[in-house]
Amino acid sequence: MAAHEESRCENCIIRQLNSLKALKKEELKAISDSKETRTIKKGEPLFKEGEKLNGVFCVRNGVSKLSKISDNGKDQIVKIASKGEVMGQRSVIAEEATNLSAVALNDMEVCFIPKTNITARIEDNPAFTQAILKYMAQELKLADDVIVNMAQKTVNQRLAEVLLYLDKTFGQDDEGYLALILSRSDIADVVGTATELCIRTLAKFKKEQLLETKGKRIKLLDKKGLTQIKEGF
Amino acid sequence: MAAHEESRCENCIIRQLNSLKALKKEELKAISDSKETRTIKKGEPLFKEGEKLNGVFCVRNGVSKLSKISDNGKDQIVKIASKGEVMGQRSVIAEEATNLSAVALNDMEVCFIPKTNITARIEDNPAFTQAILKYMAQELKLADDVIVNMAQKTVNQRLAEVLLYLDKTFGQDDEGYLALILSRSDIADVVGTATELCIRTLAKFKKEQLLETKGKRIKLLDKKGLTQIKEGF
DNA sequence: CGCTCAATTGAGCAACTTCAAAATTAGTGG
DNA sequence: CCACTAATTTTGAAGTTGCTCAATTGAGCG
Repeated sequence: MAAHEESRCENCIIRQLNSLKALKKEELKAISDSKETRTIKKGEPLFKEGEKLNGVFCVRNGVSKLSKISDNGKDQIVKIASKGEVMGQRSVIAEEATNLSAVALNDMEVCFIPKTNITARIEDNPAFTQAILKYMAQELKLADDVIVNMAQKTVNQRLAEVLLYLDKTFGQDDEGYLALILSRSDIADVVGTATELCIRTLAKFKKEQLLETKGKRIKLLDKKGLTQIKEGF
Repeated sequence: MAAHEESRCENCIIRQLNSLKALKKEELKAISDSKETRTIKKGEPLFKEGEKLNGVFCVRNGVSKLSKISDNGKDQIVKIASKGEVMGQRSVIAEEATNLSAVALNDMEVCFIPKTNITARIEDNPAFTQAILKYMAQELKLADDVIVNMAQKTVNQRLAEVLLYLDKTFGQDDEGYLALILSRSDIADVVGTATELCIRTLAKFKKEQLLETKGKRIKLLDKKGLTQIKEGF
């Protein structure tokens, strides 16, 4: 294989997006030699809650949901990971089984990096450790925000927020519909409500001219209106 | 002052409880020289959401709530910090204003450590950085759990969970009542509900012989019963 | 002892869940 | 490309759960 091809971490653009960019060339080379590229089809799991991960997953293409099942048996999507994000680092760092399940929302391409490659770098490359630390500090803040939203906001508000998030994070297709297409039940699992209520609320938004639908695809028409709803009328 | 007294970080037992234990003697000495001990009375704030913190607070005594106001204007308690916990490190690490407010739940004694003492140690002491990293990884997992609970569990379940948490974390007084006494409205702010519903649910638990109250104090009578409720009947 | 704030109770309304059934849509094999 | 099955989406309707406002009671404190 040619040394400049993308399958080598040193040349992978994805790396620029996450903490791996703090690594030196030699370190990346080591990772590149031990990593493994995997293809995951839509709907297939990358890992399941409670599993011990012996490495992390770096998303090269596609989108994955990270979810957890509550005592009540319902799934809650905690995060949506896409290109450039690393999944599983929390559990590798904490040295414990993962608390989340990851399932592909569309066809994915990911790099699996064995954990020794991560832990060794944490031991000997302070810049890398600091990069992860900052990243986790950000995540922790976001998590606090989600907690407050879940506890205090209505389904109306949370759905508006999720739609705006999907729009901002994944953009639109050429027809103006949200580029990331989720099933109603996945949307409901992000919002933290029953599928039926999610559907009914979408229908209400549609009637209020805030959005338009075509099959499972959604087009936002009035982002200001949605922002107002998100913030509470 | 005598060198062995507790006001010197090197001799402070609290330190054993948190990431500061990864620091070397000289480093602790530097912190000790720049730190400042503060007394905060019940109900007084340590800092407010949106403030820039120029240091972290190490709790020596007493308990503090960490909360955030939602767009709807209601307060949500995200965490309760007590002896040995460090507050504000997330925002110091992320180099941004704090996302939470801290208010003393009873009289407190805290050490304020200027942030340069933390950031410099993160720069030059990998063991310290790694200790914080692991701590944050744990916090992140707990945050995920809270998100799922808030999104999927009923007030019944969440209240049962909070009561068991208070019991496990702060223990009981000599009469068997929860040692940490919170106002009904604080409990409601942890559970994420209206004070009235919190009160009514407590009354229901009382009727079911799960607990007993005396003024604002609460005694758990049937922890197994509460555990069942927490996990959903 | 009176004042103030927290706790409690009542009642009505709004939000959310659940179960069940009907209407679509997507996927599969011929 | 069509037909058929499986899966999702949508709608209805009833029943809970949770929220809010207003009024009452109670406890702590100067």
